[in-house]
Amino acid sequence: MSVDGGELSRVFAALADPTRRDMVARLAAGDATVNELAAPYAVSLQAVSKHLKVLEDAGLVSRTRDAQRRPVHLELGTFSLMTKWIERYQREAEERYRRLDAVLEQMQDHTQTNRSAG
Amino acid sequence: MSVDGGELSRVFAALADPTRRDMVARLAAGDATVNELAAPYAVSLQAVSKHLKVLEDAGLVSRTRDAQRRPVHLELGTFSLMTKWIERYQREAEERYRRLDAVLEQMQDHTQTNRSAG
DNA sequence: CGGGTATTCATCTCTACGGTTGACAAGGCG
DNA sequence: CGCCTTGTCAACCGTAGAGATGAATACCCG
Repeated sequence: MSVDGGELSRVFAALADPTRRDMVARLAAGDATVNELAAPYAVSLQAVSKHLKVLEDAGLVSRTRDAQRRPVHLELGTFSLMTKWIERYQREAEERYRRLDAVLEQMQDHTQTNRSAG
Repeated sequence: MSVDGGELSRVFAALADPTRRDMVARLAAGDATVNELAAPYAVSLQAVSKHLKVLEDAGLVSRTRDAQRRPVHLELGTFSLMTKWIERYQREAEERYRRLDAVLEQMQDHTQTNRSAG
């Protein structure tokens, strides 16, 4: 049971921070350097660097080297990891509702034809 | 600070915990009481109760009243909130890649037919 | 009303997290 | 070479989160 969680937990935790979600949004429009990413925020460059490390550890971004710059790049694969998890249970629950509706209708039928059951 | 997408932050934060994700998975199979939800875990009932409060504050579950029992119910609407956010940037980035590919191909063409253009 | 069940509230502890500042590594440029 | 830019590492601080335990609430049964 729940051995993993590791990566998925990191991904959700990473996106739980509005600043990091913002950065992800920004990165969807194109790669950017730490300085570029830091510009809009009132926090220190080090704080931004930390945020990027969190995103990187979660697998949401990757960083390469371009001279002394470290361009940050969005990793789309990890997003699928999340959507897959979400959609699985969303679908599961939806199907359950459909079955439940069917059962309820059947129960009504039964009650009408066989009231002293159970 | 941080007044921002409060709900989205709460949703992601709620799902960042493996125990809570597990509970969501369990709830996708049907509503359950606190005791039922607590059974599989080695933590106290109170801890489970807290987890449920987190999920409730995030809008992921709702709790009604059935005598002294408090059945927990999965709220699918909130999942869409998340998937919409995710898919938006996923799509945005994917489109960017497509455009980028096109541009790169065009650049190759140009280089081949018009190498010294200024 | 008293007792048992189901769940929450209050409090405390411990750790993780986000932020800050200061120092330092890596690499282009005069 | 020395310097400035870009970014990270390290240490520290305050707060929030997850857990435990103990007491309290809400409700059914008798």
